[in-house]
Amino acid sequence: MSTKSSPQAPASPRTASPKRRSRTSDHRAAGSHAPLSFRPIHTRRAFEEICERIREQLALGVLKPGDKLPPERDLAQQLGVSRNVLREALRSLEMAGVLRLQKGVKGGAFVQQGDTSRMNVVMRDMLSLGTISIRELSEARVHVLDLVVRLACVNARQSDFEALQANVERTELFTREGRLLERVECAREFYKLLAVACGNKVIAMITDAVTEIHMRFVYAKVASSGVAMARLGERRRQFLAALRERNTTAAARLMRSHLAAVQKMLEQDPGAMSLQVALAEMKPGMRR
Amino acid sequence: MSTKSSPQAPASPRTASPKRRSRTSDHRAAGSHAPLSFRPIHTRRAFEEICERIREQLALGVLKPGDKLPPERDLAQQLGVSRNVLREALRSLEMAGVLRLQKGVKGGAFVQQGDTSRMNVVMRDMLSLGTISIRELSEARVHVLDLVVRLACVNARQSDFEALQANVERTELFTREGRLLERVECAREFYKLLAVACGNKVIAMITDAVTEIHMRFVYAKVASSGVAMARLGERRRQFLAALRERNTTAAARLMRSHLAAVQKMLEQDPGAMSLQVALAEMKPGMRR
DNA sequence: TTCCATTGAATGGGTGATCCATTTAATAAT
DNA sequence: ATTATTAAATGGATCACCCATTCAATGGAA
Repeated sequence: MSTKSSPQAPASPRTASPKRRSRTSDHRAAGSHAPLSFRPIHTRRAFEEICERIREQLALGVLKPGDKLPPERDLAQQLGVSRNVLREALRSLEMAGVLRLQKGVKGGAFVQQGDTSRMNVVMRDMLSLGTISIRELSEARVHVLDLVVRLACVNARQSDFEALQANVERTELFTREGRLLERVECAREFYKLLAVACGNKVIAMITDAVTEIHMRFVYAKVASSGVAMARLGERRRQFLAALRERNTTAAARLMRSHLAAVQKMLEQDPGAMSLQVALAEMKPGMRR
Repeated sequence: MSTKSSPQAPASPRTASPKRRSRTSDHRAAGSHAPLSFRPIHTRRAFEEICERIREQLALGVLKPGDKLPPERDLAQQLGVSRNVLREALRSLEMAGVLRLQKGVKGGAFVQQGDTSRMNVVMRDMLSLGTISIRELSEARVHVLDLVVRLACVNARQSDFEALQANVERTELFTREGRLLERVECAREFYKLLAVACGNKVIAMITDAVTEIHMRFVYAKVASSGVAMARLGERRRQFLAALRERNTTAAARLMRSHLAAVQKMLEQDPGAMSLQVALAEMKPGMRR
C-alpha cells in the first residue's frame, strides 16, 4: 500500500506550473514591433533545462563519475516536473554517454566515465545526414593519421610497441588462415592502438571517430568482394619498425602510401560501395 | 467541447501491447548453463530500439533532412509503444541534433541538417567527466591548428581571405575601443573562419570542437583579469598575409608562436583559472 | 552454524488517459 | 478585402498506475 500512498507531488509542488516559462508569450505585446523579431530557434522545454542543470553540476564537479543521482521519483519532485519529463532528460543524458540507468534496489542514474565513442556517433550522424561526405572523411583521416604517426613516433612507449607487435602477429595469423573479416577487425584495432600510442586522448578520440566509418567500408568491401590488401603483414612490420626507430619521416611515408593503397582498393568497383551499405552493415551485433 | 470528443485512440489500437518484447525473460530457462554467460551491459530498452530504427532509416536514406516523421501518436502506435516511450527516443535524437520537434498543426519531428556543434558537446562532456584533460585538449588544438593552417594555405579561396580580412578589421576596431570581451568573441569567429578555409568540413568540425572550450578559458581570463593579448591585430595581419601568399611555413610558424603566447598568458596566475570556471562561464545566454 | 530459498521493498521500465499550449488553416464577421 | 474567431492537429506535460529487476533481509533446512 505504500506505493500508492507515496505523497510525492499531490498538488502543491505543482506551484511551478502557473508561472511556468512564459517565453514566447508577450514578446510582441507592445504595439511597436521590431521589423525582424527573430523568433527563438525553439521554445525552451523542461527536459532541456534539466539536462543543462545536470551538466552544470558535472562541470562544477559537484557530480563526478560514479556518483548516483537521486531516484527518479525524488528528483522529479525536487525539480517540480513529472517523472516522465525527468526521464526524457535522463534518457538524453544516457544516450550522450553521461549517465547510465540501472534497475533494481541500489539502482539509479550513475554518472559514467566519459565514453570516447560518442564522437563516433556524431560522425555517423553527420554522414547519414549528408553534412559531411565520405570523401571529406577519408581526406581528414589521412591528415589525422599523419599527425598521429608523427606523435606516436615521439611519444610511443614500450608497452605501445608491444601491443602493436601483438596486433601485427594476429594480422599475419589471420592472413595465413584466410580469415579476412577477422583481419579487418584486427586492422581496426591496429589504428586504435596507434591512436593510444600518440599519447593524447583527444587526438586518439578524433582518430577513432574518423577511422570507425572507414573500417566499415573496408569490412563491407572485403565481405562482398573477397579482395583484401596484399602483403598487409609485411607493410605493418615495416611500419612498426620505423615507429620503433622513431623514424618519423619513414613511418609517416609508409602510412601515407598504405592509406593510398587501401583507398585505391576501395575505389575499385565503386558501384558495390555506398554510404548506405557501410552504415547499414556491421550493426551493433553484426551477425556475420 | 469538441476538443474532448476527438476520437483519436479509443482502445482498439493497443492490440500491439500483449505480444510486447519479452527480451530478458527466459534466457537461462534451460537447466544447462554456460559457465560464463556475459550478461548484457544493460537490458535493451524500447527507446534505444526506436533510436536505432530511426537512425537506420537515416543511414539508408529513407529519411533525409527536411523530412517529417509521423505524429507522435501515430508513430507510437506503429511501433507498438506508448507515446511516452516514443518521446524519450525522439528527445534523445533531438539532443543529438538529428531531429527537431515543432509544435502546432503542421508541426512534428523534422529531420535536421547535421549540427556540427554536437561534437563540441561531446568534448565538453569528456572534459567535465575528467576523461580528457585541459592539457590534452590544448595540445591537440595546437596540432590540429597546425594542420588547418597548412591546409588553408593550400585550399583557401578568395572569399575565405575576405571573411578573415573583415574579421581582423573587427578585431582591430574592438582593440581600439577597448571592447576586450567582444574581441574574444571575434577571435572565436576567426578560428571558425580559418577552419572553413581549410576546405574540409570534418576537419573544420574537429577544429571547432577543440577551439570552443579554449575560447571559454580565454574569455574567463580576460573577463576576470582584464589582461589581453598584446598586438593581436598586428599578429592577425601578419598571419593573414602569409596565408594569402600561401606561405605554409610562415603561416604555420606564426600560428604556432601565437598559440604559445596565448598559452603563456593563460598560465599566468593559474589559480584564477579552473576547469569549473571556464565550463560554467559563458553559458548559453551568457549575460555579461 | 551455514547455506539456500523466499520475500519484500526500492527502483527503473513502460502504459494509457487526459489536459494544456501553440500553431495553422478554415471560417465568419466587419 | 481585411480582420477576428474558431477548430483541429500536434507537441508538451502530468498523473496514476502496473510490471520487471535487483538485492538485502529474513527464515527455514541441512
